[in-house]
Amino acid sequence: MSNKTPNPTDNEDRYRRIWDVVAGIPAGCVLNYGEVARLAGLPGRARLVGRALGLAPRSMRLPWHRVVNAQGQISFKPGGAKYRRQCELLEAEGVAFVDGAIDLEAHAPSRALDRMLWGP
DNA sequence: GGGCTGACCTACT
DNA sequence: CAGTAGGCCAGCC
Repeated sequence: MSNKTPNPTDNEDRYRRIWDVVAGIPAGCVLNYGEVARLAGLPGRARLVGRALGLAPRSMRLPWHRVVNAQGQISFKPGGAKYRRQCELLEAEGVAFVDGAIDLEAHAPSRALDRMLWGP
């Protein structure tokens, strides 16, 4: 039997995985949407990550600001309230913006240990 | 029912 | 280096 219409429960399960991955991003680290999707077991569904973050309730306190696009830039409209919000939160965690973009490699979670031992 | 939009990505030209 | 094309999928009109 082929379910053409996925049950809401399945969608919620996918969202839950995405939220879990995002919640697991350490402070001061940054991931892009595609990477989050891949870690959540949903390769090729970066857009779903964006929607999941948008639907995430505030009570969850997800570090949504640690998720940016593949170019290391904030995917919100430049100058917008949310844009500045995310920028503020990231800078508060020690994430540096270079020419309006973040060095994803430098702020990758895998390098968190390196930064902790050797510094930035 | 169909079509457009969107907190996207990769690859190619 | 910038622009285009194809892929992906859920919500909303």
